[in-house]
Amino acid sequence: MFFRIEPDSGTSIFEQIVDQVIFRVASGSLPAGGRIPSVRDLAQRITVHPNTVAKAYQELERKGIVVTRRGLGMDITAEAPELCRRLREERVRKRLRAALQEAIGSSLPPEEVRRMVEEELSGLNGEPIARLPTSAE
Amino acid sequence: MFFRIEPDSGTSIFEQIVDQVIFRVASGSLPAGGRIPSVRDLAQRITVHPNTVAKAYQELERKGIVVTRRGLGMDITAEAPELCRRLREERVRKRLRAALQEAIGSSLPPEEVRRMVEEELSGLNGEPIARLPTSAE
Amino acid sequence: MFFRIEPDSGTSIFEQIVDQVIFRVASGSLPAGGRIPSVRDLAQRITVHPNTVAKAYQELERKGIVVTRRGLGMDITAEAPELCRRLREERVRKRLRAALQEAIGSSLPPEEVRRMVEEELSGLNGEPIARLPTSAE
Amino acid sequence: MFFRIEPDSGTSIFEQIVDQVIFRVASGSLPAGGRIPSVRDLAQRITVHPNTVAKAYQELERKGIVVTRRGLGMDITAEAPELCRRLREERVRKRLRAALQEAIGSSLPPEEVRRMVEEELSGLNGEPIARLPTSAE
DNA sequence: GTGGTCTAGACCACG
DNA sequence: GTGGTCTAGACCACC
Repeated sequence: MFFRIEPDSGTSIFEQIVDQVIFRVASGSLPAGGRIPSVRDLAQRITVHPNTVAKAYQELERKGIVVTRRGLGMDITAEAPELCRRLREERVRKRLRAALQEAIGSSLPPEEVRRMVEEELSGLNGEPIARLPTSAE
Repeated sequence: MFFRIEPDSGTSIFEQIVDQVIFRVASGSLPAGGRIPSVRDLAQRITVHPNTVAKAYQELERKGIVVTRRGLGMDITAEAPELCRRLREERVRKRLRAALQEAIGSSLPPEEVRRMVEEELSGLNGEPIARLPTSAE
Repeated sequence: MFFRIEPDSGTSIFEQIVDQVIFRVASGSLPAGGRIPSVRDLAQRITVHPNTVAKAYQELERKGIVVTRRGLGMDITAEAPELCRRLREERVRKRLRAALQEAIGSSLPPEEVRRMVEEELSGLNGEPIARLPTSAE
Repeated sequence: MFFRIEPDSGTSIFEQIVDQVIFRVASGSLPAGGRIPSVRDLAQRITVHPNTVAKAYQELERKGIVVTRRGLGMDITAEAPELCRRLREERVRKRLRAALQEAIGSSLPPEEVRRMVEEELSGLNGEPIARLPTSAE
């Protein structure tokens, strides 16, 4: 339902958290000015250690996506939406390019590559990403 | 036979070596019965630690792609070509799927994802592919 | 009496309040025997949580700068002016020393450090101070 | 002798490590292309937990001052010296400015402030900063 | 309640 | 040997 962490997905847990927040801000599901869930709250919901969430949140702050309100929590900055749309585009494009580059480099015939892309694309249902729980919930 | 090793590409060096051997066997550029370069030789050519090459070779042997001819070197097995074509398909498909899954999961509109795929594919192919004009253009 | 609170200045809000009261008492702008604003009043004026103001006031009381007149408010003690002049000197000197120590410890040439001090002092004073021309100019 | 950590200096341990590396690179005491001490090595020398050193090193990598050579260690980048000189200047100036601003804002007479600066400056011996131990030692 | 830091110790992949 | 990640639990300052 909310926030999907896959422990063995190659990307580390804290990075998955970072990505999902970025994607949600980019999509508008987390609006600028809003507050993200507290470290302890999110940690409990996705059953990871609070330190891991904290590390992700620090990375988000470093990127300028959230700011710490001392004693209160962390808020999404005004610049975050545009920033996150840009980051999302970069990240997705970079990984797509790497995968396609590998596919081409593998000497698979290009038509074959394209066929695989089509298969995968049609197989994937564009199910909307889950909402990040808000502290109000 | 030459290898392109990119130290900062996310995939480890030893895995890049494994992949490239698999891809070359699959494409026929390394024929069954042939001998692959010695650990030291390859290590020197791609300026990598011999241990790293050795680890890759172990992995290849474990997969049944090469066999050790004691005192002589390592030969590509008779079953390797078919095996490698299968492995190549698996590997490429798995990474493509992961990248596309992420792209879809990021809430980027599917047309946008498809557009990015087309852009990257055409850029990589060298052969331009007609892409759909978007409303933004 | 008005306060300048800068939420992201490294020093905590409650400490900024403490400092400003000390500085004002030291300068005579808050005279002995006078009454400081109520917790709620000040909190509202500087848009800060009342708890934060209360904590600052506790600290001021602990230091003997103010005393609680139950039901009335808090008054500046007779000893406060002298006490605050001393505290002000300590505090300012301590922070100056720390900053200068770091500057020296950074291996910046001492002349460079002095030059930076002059630049900053003149910029802050408003009254330009003749600075040494450097070879770079 | 090497690397001085002061646990109660207001700045966190990991940040002290970051600063000292920056200062040393800026001063040339740690040359570009060189390798910094391993996480475990430095941790042992300054008797802090390896995680703390690791956190500092990650920050340095993020800033582009060092790069990780997988399995080998971390090297100082070619751009680091210039970068660190800039960072050092920024950091020192920022802290000097803050201290001076506070001094001025405290209503101390400007001559008094200047006198304090002179006292502190003359009192501080510009003892050269310690060397960072290299892995060769 | 909030986040930030530190210690501790484990496990992993990599070279 | 190297760094990277994670869990665990403690302590702190702040609001």
